[in-house]
Amino acid sequence: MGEEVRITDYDVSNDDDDDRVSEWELGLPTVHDLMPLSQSLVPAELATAFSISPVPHRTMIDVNRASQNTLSNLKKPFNNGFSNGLSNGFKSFGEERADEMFIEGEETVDLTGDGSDMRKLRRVDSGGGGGGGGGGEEADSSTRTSKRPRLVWTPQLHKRFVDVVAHLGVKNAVPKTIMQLMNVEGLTRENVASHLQKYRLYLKRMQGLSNEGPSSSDHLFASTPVPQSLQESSGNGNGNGNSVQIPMPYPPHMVPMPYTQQPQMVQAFESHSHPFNMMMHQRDWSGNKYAYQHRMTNDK
DNA sequence: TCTATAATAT
DNA sequence: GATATTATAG
Repeated sequence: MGEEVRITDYDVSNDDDDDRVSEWELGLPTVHDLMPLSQSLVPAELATAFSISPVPHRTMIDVNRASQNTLSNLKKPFNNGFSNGLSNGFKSFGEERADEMFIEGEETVDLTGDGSDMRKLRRVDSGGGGGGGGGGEEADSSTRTSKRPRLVWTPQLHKRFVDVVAHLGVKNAVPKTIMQLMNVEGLTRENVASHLQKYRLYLKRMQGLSNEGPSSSDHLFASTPVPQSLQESSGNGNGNGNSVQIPMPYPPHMVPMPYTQQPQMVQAFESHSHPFNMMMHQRDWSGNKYAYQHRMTNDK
């Protein structure tokens, strides 16, 4: 109760990049195309400290090209072009709206009021890691378990997901395909499957209510409006182009979390050294505006 | 792949 | 302790 924080700062809900997407679809260089896509996600000092080589500026044109690249990879029957296919230099860089998403690196809103963000520091890896769920686990075997940290579905990431599902059509949207089209490094099929399951439940529930807005418990999902194509049949099969298609493979990018200057981050890099660990839950940003996971226990 | 449920986080 | 979120078993 000490912190009934209800963060509504991040608004990924409206003003989407839908228009943005169509721009790079059309291939027409726009102002955006020529703008650097991302601000430095890592402060120069930090980057230096951790020997993170700065990522060269990308423009929408770069993204576009990379996207096509990826597309051709996708079309190859089974080249396994995924783990390797992405290696065209686009390992990780901010998404196109990074400027908007991750403004205020110093945001760090003091939710607690007493300024103790430290209150949430816990174990960082220690084998068991954030990993967790599921049935029988050995609980430790701390030697090499290096279990992948629990994925946090950020609104940005979720939007990717929703877009992909929408463009595939619910019928064709299966974990594997979604995962591929989302084109997010480190994202596993299981991650997607789990999220898809929940998303389907959400859609179903929404259909039932059919009028009401999303329940307050549907935080993430509510933040990303359900596309028309999903509202009803939306069986836009592969051959039937009876619906507007947005070119699918997303520009390869991650949806990075705002950088944090907390020591945990260091460990995250070292322990896992996985490009995706940026959004693996090391419980760092629960203190800032992206602590979207706060539930509002209103509707009891 | 999908669903149920365990584990974990807030 | 309740509820939400994610992972994993079946």
